Amino acid sequence: MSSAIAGLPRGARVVVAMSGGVDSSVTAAVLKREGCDVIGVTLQLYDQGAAAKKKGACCAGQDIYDARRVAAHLSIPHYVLDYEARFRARVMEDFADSYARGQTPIPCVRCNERIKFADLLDTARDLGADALATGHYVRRVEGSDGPELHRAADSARDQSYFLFRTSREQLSFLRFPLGGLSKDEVRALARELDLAVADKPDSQDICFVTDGRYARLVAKLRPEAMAEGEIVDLDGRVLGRHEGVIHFTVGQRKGLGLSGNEEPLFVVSLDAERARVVVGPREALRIRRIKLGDVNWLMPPPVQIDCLVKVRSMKPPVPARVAIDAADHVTVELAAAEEAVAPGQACVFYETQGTRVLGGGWIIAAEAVRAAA
RNA sequence: UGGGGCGUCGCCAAGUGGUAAGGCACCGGAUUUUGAUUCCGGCAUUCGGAGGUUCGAAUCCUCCCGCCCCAG
Repeated sequence: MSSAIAGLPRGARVVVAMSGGVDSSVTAAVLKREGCDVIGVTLQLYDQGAAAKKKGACCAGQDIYDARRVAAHLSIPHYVLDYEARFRARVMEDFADSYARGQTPIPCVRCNERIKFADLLDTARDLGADALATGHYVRRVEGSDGPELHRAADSARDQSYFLFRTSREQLSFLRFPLGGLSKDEVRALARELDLAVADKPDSQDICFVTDGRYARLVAKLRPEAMAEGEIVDLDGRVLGRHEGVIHFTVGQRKGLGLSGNEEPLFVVSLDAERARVVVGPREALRIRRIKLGDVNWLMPPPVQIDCLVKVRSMKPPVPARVAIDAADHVTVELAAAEEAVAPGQACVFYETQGTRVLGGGWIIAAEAVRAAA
């Protein structure tokens, strides 16, 4: 039996979340080939009209059609579920609220947490499934103490960062057949299995932002958060004006429009209350200590643990010490400074030796190497 | 309308006779299932204007225009 369906009986019923892309299509095809009773489900998450034209989107328009085509090719049942209302309520609204607070949201995490591994998972159970499978590049390993979440074999493709909210209970019902494969292998499989989407481009960017201007969506959902204000330096000197904190994120360089400086200026922090964007030199971006909120543990919560952490998806994990104090506050002390740690983003913990995801939390605040240096 | 200084890309700024550095900003692309970062590429046939000297000027000369400072 392959690891793709580990722990499942022969002929198990598996619901596959099919986005219409290569990964989830291969996921469905592989499970089918292994003899599972596969049911394809595609979620319609937002307005099809606008998204249909966008390249690299998912879960709307052309992609739903693609998913249906693949399902037909595989001779598996396929359902399209209208999740627009709940996606808007639990992902898009949260996205807008986060920016309105001066933070930087990760809608993909919310979507996994609140849509795919929530309602879709329930739906899978209702369909009598033994498991829900997705095309995420992440591994589920059966440990001595229950299922564990691990980084993907292809570290360049690893998506564990986006799945840190996953509970152990959800994990017991989930399967990630692609976790041990590289993207090249998945594409090769797609061709081998004669899937029409084999050469479809990877999805990228925020799926529900179709014109590349996420600020327009925030403006529409939270018009009251559009206050313009001052751009100030670390000493509070006014350097210019901006059209709303929602246009910025910590670490951002472009779009400030501040010229005449010897070195570029970066957004150091955002103050939504006062509609202020604080900027400083690159050195001011260096962070050593991070406060987390709403931490999800995928192991028994320790008092303190030395591990590796990621504060963004695309960089390798770095050494840190995670500690929980008496008041249950979780603090991360980085062994070496990381740049541009943005509140609203996630900090995910990994075991030092190995690939296991230990947990993770939302970044509430970040402390510079030297306060206001 | 006495004296002094200055005017080079949107901003800052090199260049003082040999045929316009660089930084910031901006634009485009690459990378990316978040936002950023990063990387690559683009960005003054022209140096406040008009004449002149010279084989050749942003660089020298003349006049004009505009700023700034000091003195009135």
